[in-house]
Amino acid sequence: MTLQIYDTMAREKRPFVPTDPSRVTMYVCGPTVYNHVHIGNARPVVVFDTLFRLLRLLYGEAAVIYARNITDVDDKINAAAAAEGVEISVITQRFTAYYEEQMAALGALTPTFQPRATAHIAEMLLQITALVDRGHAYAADGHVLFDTAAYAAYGKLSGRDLDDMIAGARVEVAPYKKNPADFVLWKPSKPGEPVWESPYGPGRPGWHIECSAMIEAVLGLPIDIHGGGIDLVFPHHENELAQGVCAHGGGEYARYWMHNGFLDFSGEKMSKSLGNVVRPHDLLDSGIPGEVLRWALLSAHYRQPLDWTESLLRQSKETLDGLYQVLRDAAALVDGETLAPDADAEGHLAHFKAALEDDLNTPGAMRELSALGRGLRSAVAAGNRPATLEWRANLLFAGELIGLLQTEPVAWFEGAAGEEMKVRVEALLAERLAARNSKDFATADRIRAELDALGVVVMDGPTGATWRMKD
RNA sequence: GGCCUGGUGGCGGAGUGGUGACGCAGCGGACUGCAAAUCCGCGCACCCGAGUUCGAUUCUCGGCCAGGCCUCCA
Repeated sequence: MTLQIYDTMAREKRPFVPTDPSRVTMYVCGPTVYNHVHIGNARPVVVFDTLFRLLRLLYGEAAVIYARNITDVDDKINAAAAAEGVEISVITQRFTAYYEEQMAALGALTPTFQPRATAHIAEMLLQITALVDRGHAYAADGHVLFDTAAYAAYGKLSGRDLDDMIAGARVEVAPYKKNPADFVLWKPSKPGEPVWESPYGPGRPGWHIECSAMIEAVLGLPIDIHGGGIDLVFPHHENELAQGVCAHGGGEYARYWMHNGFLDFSGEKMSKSLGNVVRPHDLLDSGIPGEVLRWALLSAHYRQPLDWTESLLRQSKETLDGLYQVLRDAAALVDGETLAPDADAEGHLAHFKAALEDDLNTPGAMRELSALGRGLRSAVAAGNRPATLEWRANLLFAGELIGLLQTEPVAWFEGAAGEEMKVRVEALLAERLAARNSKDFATADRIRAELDALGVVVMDGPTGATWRMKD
């Protein structure tokens, strides 16, 4: 099985063939850092992180170059900075740090590059100049605009017709635009806003040019995969594509376009006006493990909409608990011994990889994760150490590939308890063990009730009691 | 108005032209001093109508419903 990717441009699944297998490149649009991101922003991060992991397996870790940008110049950033009376860098650095911390908590690997827009203004201006020189852009009234009429293929990615767009235009058309669809490459800064010198007058870049310039600066054209949310298809990616192609008089920009579907909230789009904004920041702070969020985000195919609910989180937690339960029992049996996974073996691990290679079918991959869990459970139940080692190695390998199951099982179940709590629990368990040994079940049950009140569930086993924190 | 998705069991969610993935929850049983964990068993989903077919949840057409994009947006 070779990797198949659904390409938004082709509107079908295509076999993935990189330009150069020794240098596979991927770019994903990252956040604008003016506040905490919401959970919807986390979906592309987790989805493309999973793809990143898969590509590294297929082509080798050193061969995959992944860039995810930080947009650190923007109206909303200016507004946030003005509101606090600070430089924009205070805002952007603060929320970039939060972003990196939260995405790491979701199990996302650090991308190869995380370019910031403000560090690439020079490249943006070079690209703008190239566009002007080639007749694809024009300066007007302090602005530089992309001339959509001078690019025949405009609209191809999003399947739009320029005439239709003009006819259905709902925005007020700025007087300096030749065509309503023309978009800003460079614009004058308002007083107090960050400003850069340019051949077209002092100002700042438009949004779309940031990404095309950073892609060229950091990865080089053409890139293999360009990813982002479905909402970015138009106008953002359509415009990026137009710039990237026209700045060079043709050629390829991105070979595969991938777009993840939206998160719904009870059937509604998340927005501030609806007051239904959910943020990883809050979810993580409330004690929900990042892995639970990641499982939830990967529980539907990435192109499908996903309804984000309490129930989804609960089910994700329960499912992970089950897997960690087997891993905990397995660890007790093999006592620290480990085995290398047999990555090329036939069977569930192969099916797991095949599911991911089929356009990142994560629900299908989770099915195989369950099968691996069942296999491990049988081996543990049979007390078969060699089989337990093998099943566990494969389950952990699959888990790593999808960014899950990397926590120590004991920590998974007891992690929510502090040190003081652990000491107290162990003391109570010792007391309870003594009571049980002397058949004083009344005392044993009283201690169980006491532990229950502390949020601890006790599980008696053949080798002694284990425990876990209730949710 | 234009363009585009999707409608699967109590819930989440894959997939397939021909014996109901997988997970969660639930029910019955086993085990257990009691529990938990685990094991065994239990579900007769595929929006509606027409068509194609020996056979459709899966293909085609129509309808209904939901959602997205067309404006900043993951």
